Amino acid sequence: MFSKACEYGIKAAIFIATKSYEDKRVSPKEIAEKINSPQAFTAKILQSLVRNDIVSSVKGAYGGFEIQKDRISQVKLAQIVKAIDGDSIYMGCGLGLEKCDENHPCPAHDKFKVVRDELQNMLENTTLEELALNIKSGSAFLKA
Amino acid sequence: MFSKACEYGIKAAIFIATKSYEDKRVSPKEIAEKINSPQAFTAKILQSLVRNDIVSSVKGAYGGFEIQKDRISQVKLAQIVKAIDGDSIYMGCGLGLEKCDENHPCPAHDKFKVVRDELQNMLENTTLEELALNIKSGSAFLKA
DNA sequence: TATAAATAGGATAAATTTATCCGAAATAAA
DNA sequence: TTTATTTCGGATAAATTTATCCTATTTATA
Repeated sequence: MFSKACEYGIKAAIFIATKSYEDKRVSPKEIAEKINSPQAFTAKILQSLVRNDIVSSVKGAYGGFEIQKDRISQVKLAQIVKAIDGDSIYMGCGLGLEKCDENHPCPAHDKFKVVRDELQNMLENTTLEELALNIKSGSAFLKA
Repeated sequence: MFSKACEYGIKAAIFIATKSYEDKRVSPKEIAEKINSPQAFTAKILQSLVRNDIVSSVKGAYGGFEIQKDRISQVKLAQIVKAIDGDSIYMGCGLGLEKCDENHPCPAHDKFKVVRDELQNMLENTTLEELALNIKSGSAFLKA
């Protein structure tokens, strides 16, 4: 569904959010441990989350990654996915046609449309807050 | 969503079906032209469609790829996707957790479940016949 | 100001996916 | 039985994604 990079990015953002509720910054090292991802690769993905204003970073001693508390409920899953994988997963054609719309549909256009719309709707209406609270409450997990 | 290989595989199967209605076999060359895909790569994918009993092939002169007419309405999109990409797209965890179920969910489990179920349902209930008829009728296209 | 602790970012490598090429095997027809 | 045609399948290459490593830069504190 999503690339590995995107999966890591989503999980990292969720973990950073949980820590930000406690006013704690986190390092790529801690993030990678908690979400079970390769550290250096995760650090790269964090950079793109920063560039896309999804999380913020503080350099130097006592620095790390954080999210402003009041932003956690504003960030949508769709923003993270779009920042890393782009929006073709819910905007593009399911069969890869460059041009695929009502006037020139692929043979599965209507079939895919239902699924894509459901996916887009889900991504645009799911906040980082909801996901982070599932972790904080202990009812969900970031790794096996 | 799907790999390139899977997109090519689906489009190839649809094209083969449309020709099979006219009792015509088709070559990888013709298929690749009609679905706008690299020929040799498409040939490889056709082999796996054959191994998975989705289409059949006839070697030698006057050979080619075909689908028995009465099978066209039996083949589900899910079979093609599963043969090429596996079923992790609608069976696996959206965040890539190896273990993710009701008892040990990822933080987006319920959110993804709706989408995945919709996708699985669509794939399992869409037949090659429906898709091929969209091409035959001229109301849909296999390339831009 | 020096030092230690962090993120940023470039270079590179490994793994996977996508794509190409070519010879072997099969088969219909001459 | 020979020939032309066609799929099969292995080897290889190119492109992309995933992953690692190392240095530069930034910053709080001693």
